[in-house]
Amino acid sequence: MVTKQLSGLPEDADLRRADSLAREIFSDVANKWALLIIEALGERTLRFSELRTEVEGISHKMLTQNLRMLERNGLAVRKVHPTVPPRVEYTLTEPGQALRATVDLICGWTHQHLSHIESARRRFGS
Amino acid sequence: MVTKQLSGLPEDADLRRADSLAREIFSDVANKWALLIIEALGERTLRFSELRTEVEGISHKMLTQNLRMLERNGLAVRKVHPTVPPRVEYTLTEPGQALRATVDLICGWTHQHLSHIESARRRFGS
DNA sequence: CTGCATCCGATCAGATACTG
DNA sequence: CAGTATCTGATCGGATGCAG
Repeated sequence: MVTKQLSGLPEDADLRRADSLAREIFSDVANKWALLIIEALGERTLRFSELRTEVEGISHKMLTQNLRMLERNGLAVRKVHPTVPPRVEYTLTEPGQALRATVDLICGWTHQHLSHIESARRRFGS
Repeated sequence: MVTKQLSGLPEDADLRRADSLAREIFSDVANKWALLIIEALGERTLRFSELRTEVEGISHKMLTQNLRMLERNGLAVRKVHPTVPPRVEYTLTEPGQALRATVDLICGWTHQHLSHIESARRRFGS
């Protein structure tokens, strides 16, 4: 699949590095705000302030922080228009879009199982 | 779709309650440990101690906490065998299985885009 | 408008110890 | 083995103020 190494061990090291990287990405992405931002962006391009209102409940700080993370991982691109006042737009990249598709499924799952979960909670006693 | 109310406003109230419930469930589920536990359980039944080694890096405390949450939301069932030493097994319910399918997709996505993300990080400068 | 820094309280998460 | 409780440090997350 990938370029083979000639010496004996390096490919194992590569696997381990890939695993830890995967875990790191998973941790970055598997959090409430990141997923909600990705869901909000969807197919469109949104400004910082639009995202602020779109992803309701998110604070200025968390929005900035998560957008930086998405940009760093190449899931979203940040485009600055040199106007005054400044205008900054965020768009999902192709990998970002692909991830959004799976987030959509989670949202669908949530609504589909609302009543089951609600009754499970009543049974659980809280 | 669902039972209509006769008076004017209650259905709106229902919608708002459902939305806030959906957000709550989303927050419960959209976190690293919960998703990793769901992924580990997969189709099989696992003991507490097995889960502890299976989802690596998780602490005793976080495992307990997240298992209670999954149980409360009806995503997993907890079966206690009254033996000595005690034996407690966890299994995903049907809704849990459905969610796991989407988590699988996220895992697939992660590995599929590893190299893209790795190079994006280099470009980003860290 | 967007972004960064700071302060501060709340929550998270690990380590440890103790029960059935 | 499984679970609970407690203590402690780390991180999260909101509010505010300031800069480009």
